[in-house]
Amino acid sequence: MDQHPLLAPLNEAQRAAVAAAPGPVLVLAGAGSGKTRVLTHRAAWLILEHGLAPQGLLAVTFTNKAAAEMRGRIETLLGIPGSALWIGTFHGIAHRLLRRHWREAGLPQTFRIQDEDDQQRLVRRIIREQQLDEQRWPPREVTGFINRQKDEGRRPPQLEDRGDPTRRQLIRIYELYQQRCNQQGLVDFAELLLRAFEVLRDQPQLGAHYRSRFRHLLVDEFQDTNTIQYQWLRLLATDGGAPFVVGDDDQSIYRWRGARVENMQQFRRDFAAQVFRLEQNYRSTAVILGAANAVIAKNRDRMGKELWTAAAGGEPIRVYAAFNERDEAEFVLERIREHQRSGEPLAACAILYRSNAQSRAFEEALMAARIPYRVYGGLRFFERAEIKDALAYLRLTQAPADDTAFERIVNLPVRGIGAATLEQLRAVARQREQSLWDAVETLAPELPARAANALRGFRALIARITAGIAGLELHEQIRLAIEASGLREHYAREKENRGEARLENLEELVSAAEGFAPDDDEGLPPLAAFLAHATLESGEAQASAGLDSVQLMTLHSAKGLEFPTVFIVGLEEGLFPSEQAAADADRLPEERRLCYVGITRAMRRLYLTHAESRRIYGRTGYRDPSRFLAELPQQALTEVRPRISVSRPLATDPGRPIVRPDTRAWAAPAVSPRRSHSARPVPGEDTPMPLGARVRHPKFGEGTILRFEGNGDSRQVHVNFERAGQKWLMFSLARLEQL
DNA sequence: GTGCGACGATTTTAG
DNA sequence: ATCGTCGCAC
Repeated sequence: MDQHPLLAPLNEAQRAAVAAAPGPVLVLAGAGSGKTRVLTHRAAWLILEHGLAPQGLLAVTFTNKAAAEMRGRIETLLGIPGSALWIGTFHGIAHRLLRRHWREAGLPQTFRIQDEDDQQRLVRRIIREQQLDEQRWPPREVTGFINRQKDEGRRPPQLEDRGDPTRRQLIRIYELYQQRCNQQGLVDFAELLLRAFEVLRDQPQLGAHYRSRFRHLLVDEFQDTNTIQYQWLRLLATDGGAPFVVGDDDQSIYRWRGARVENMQQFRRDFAAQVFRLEQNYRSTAVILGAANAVIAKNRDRMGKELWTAAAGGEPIRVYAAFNERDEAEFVLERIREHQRSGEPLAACAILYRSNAQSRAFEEALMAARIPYRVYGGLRFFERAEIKDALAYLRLTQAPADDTAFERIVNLPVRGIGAATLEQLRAVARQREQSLWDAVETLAPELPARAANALRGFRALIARITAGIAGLELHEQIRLAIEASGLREHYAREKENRGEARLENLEELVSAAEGFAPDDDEGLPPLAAFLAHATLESGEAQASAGLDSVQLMTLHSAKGLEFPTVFIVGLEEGLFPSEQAAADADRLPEERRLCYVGITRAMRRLYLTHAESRRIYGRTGYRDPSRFLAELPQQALTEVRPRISVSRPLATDPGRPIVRPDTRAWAAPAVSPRRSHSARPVPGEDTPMPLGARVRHPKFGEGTILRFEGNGDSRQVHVNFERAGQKWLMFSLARLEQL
């Protein structure tokens, strides 16, 4: 039978979904069932078979990574550049709409996006101005309240205090916060979505325009949509639009972030959608899938789905009861060594844990064994303090009224503008309803000459930078700001290790600007586009992606990934499920889904470990094995017993560290191995000294080389010094002498 | 303006 | 245990 080439590589269920008649479709896509493939083939199918113009398609994802992957795969399928396609994250697309229709949205043309950090700073400032107690009104929680309201589509006037004074105060702060954002032209992440929704809803001609333009909407990870995202889709998809949404209710793990898994059922009802199920799994062995199915079967109210695979069998799932967290790490380390010996790449192994704090024991063990590893999470590039400092200078040149940027750098590097002066400045600004920038001129005549000069000097500096960057290329603008602001010098003075890394990151910022090519800048000037990009795509957390290394991450960040060998560690009551979830029947299902997500990451081998005792917050606790272990099909499990050679402390001596004598020296100081963004390893390039080589440093003394990263002038070396502990150094500057 | 010690919190996190 | 924030002393 002649098959359409787009359908040929698909299985029956995938084919049915891809070739479904245009109209509302809900695809229930199990883990590893080829959902991205269905999404991309659907896009190509609509364009090639139904004559849909590429501009008539809107594809939405949650992460930039997913958007980029989808774009790439559709380009490949269609053989055309994907630039005509609207593919992006919810936030990216909302941003694009608001840039186009800033006037209708009631925004200044120069509006800027504010990240969560800046949002919290602003909220904190408002709390202080209102003379409220920060203990009673923690900025984090207040910000959380504001964002939750926005995620639900609620503006202050629609909110009722219900006679609750706490709520009344929160609503009041929300109101003040929004006023300030409006004054300053700031849009936070939740605001992007809400405004984009409102502009489509309240401007009928705009809504009609986009409804008729985007006849087809594709949505990935639909189970993660929040209320406003769903409302937004509904707004676009009524009047005969054809939303094609893909999701998995069993992988819904972000309720605490506003995700509404109910949106899946809601969608089915609202749109009378056709439902397709993708249940054939191409990733894992039958044993692993059996375990995953058994665990998730304990949840009620599922849409219903059971994964299966054409392949039979598979290795048993191995369970290890560790004595404590060090023993657990040793066990994992030994298994990784075995796999390494059998020629498997390290990157085939992932260690998944419930909370970030658990990574430590594994990092220490891996470091001691000199096995490269990579920890996901942590600060991302554009979130680093020095990067935000440099960008704040540039933001002020674009918008002097940006109080958050002003506060951030007015005295960085220090230029004699003290807390008292700033306090007066804030008071004047508030009183006159001015920006801090404008308040400088108001206040200066009343200040002592020194403070007045310092403040005027700051304004003059910003003015100089503003004039200086005019007409320059983007990366030159940034370089100039870093120099003229004094930031470079400031960081150069900082204690060598930190300062060096920061200088490098600033250098990397210039490089990032050099390579920056906005694809949907909506006519924004390059600098404005770059600033938006920096906020919207905060970049990779970790360098060293190219190096073969063991992967460490939380179960949450593992979603969407797969690994031949997976270790799920810390399977203990109170840890996984977490304390809070274990105590609350309403929160258990999500925790169980998280377990399901973890299990389904494994392709061939799955190890589950728990520890009888574990140090947490400095105290040793004893925990029962996780209930999830009991929910697994017992015939699929093999209990791994510790070998005799594993040194176990006596029961009477539970505190003794389990460290082999020959590795003891390595286990000592726990310096975080997280590295600067700019360290880009080039695989295959030789290292200037062998790993493990003994070296001497003029200041730190003798040590051993643990690893290298990067090359050329930016090559960094990680050395474990006997006296000074572990340090990352610039190889070209470190003057290491090999012994 | 800097540095140090006390204090408190500590699940998960994309844009 | 550890990390970030805050207040106070130099």
